[in-house]
Order: sequence, then C-alpha cells, then structure tokens
Amino acid sequence: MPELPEVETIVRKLRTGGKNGVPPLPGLRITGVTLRWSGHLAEPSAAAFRRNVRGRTIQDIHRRGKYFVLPTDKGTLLIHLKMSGDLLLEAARAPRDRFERTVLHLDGGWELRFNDARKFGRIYLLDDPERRLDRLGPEPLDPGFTPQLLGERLSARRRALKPLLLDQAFLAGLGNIYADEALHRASLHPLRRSDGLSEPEVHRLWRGIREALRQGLRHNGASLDWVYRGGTFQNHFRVYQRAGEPCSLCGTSIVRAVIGQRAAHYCPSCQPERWP
DNA sequence: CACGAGACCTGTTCGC
DNA sequence: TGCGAACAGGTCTCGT
Repeated sequence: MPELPEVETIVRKLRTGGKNGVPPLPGLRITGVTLRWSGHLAEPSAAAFRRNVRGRTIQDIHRRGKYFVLPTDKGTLLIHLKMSGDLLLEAARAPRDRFERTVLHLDGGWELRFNDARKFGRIYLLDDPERRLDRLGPEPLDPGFTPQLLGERLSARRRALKPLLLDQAFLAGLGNIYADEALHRASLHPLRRSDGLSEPEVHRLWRGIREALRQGLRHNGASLDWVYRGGTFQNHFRVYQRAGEPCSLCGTSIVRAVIGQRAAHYCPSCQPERWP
C-alpha cells in the first residue's frame, strides 16, 4: 500500500494529532508493547526490543523514503509498512483491527497500532538509524533533487526506467503506483534505458516524478481495495490499474505489461518505446 | 553491474 | 456455490 505520499500523509496526521482529542505522537512515552507477530521485529530481537523500548519517549516523527523515523530519548524507531501495513494512534479502548500485530502502549491511554495483514512490515530500534537510511537514494521532493542530479544518476546506470525508479537506492519513495504515474506524466516508456534519455526527457521525468507525488500528497495518498483508507488519489490515476481504459490524453487503450516482475501500466501512444 | 527467480505472508477477486 | 489460480501498495537474497 504505502509509498511516499501515503507514508507522509500518515506522518503528518501523527505529528499533529487528530480528531476526538487524539494527541500529537511526539511527547508520548511508551509504557509497554504487545507483540502478536514477533516477525515484525527486524532488529533487535523481540526480547531486547521489549526491554529497550519501554520507558522511551517519542520525540518526533518524520519520514525518509518509505520509512517512518521516530527518534526517542534513547534510540530511534524505524517502521516500514511494506505492502499491507498501516499505522494508527488510537485510544486503548477503541476496537482493534483484525490485523493488528504490534502495539506500542503509550501514556494517557493511547496506543500506536501497527496493522499488517501480510506480515511484511518491519520495525527497528537502532542507536544509529543512519546505518540503514544511508542506503536510500535522494528524496524526490527535496530542493536538492534537481533535474541535473537526476540526469547524473540516470546516466550512471544502464537500466530500464521502471525498475530503476522502484530501486530505493536510486530514488527513495516511489513504488509501483507512483512510478507508473510519473512515467506517464513524463511521456516515457517504462522500458526506456536510463542512460539513453535526452536532456528534455530527463527534465520531463523529473517533473513527472514530482507532479505524481505532489498530486498524491494533495489527495492524501491512494486507497485501494480494503487495505488503506483515507486517500483519494486512486480517483486521479492516469494509468495505474487502468488497463483497457482510454488514456486521458489521447484515448488510446492503456496497456498492462509485466516488467521486472511487477505490473506496469502505460499508454503505448503517449509513451512510445522509441521515437520514430 | 544487470536481471530473473524465489522467498516472505495473507487476503480478495476472478474464472470456470 | 465451490475451488483453485491470479493478483496485490515492497524489499531481500541468491544465482547467472
């Protein structure tokens, strides 16, 4: 489910607090933890995590790539939702989700709940979170992410655009939805080689990436199926999961293909594999 | 370095 | 209605 815009939407909500008196997450102290699926804990082990997380006060929450970053007064929590995770701050007495796996109990009767149907999500409690976050590529919405930087990184590689955009070490935050949507906005075929783009094409890709992400953010992310709720970007998809439907720009049927073992959606007319 | 296959998991939806 | 197959927002590791 969650790519950059979905994670960022959740971060903003947790940082400011919500309706019904839900407080901001920063400032709350962790009083205990419930682990219904210990596989959630990547590092350290469940026993050490249990021991070390109790009594920590969450000082902040922000995002790096698709990771939630929660510095505490001793150690930093990293949370990755992977495919089917969701993170909610709720009253302890609120009914719990069927797929609630991990709960951080907080002062004041609040709980940070990690729901995760597929159990792919992971939690880290690290003294040095950079050790992991350093592996990520640049943040596409940061001012430092310029068309020039993108161009340099593209030409340093020799891969198809689609799998490269999904590589978090190349660029942090895009997933299958936003990669497809970015390529359509850039009018670039997903199989175009990264080192074969003209300067205008690099610029289009840069703009396409940022437009897709910004639009996603504006709509609080995308909500598909039963997994994540709250976002409406799914109503603005131009290609993702729209195979057979007409392209909003030219009317040609959107195509679905498998590229790098993932579904890819594109308009064969607006995104030609090569120019004549 | 690039790429594909398989693994990790469970749930929903589709096709017969 | 039932049942198996296909498919799903993401990484990670291993072999070629």
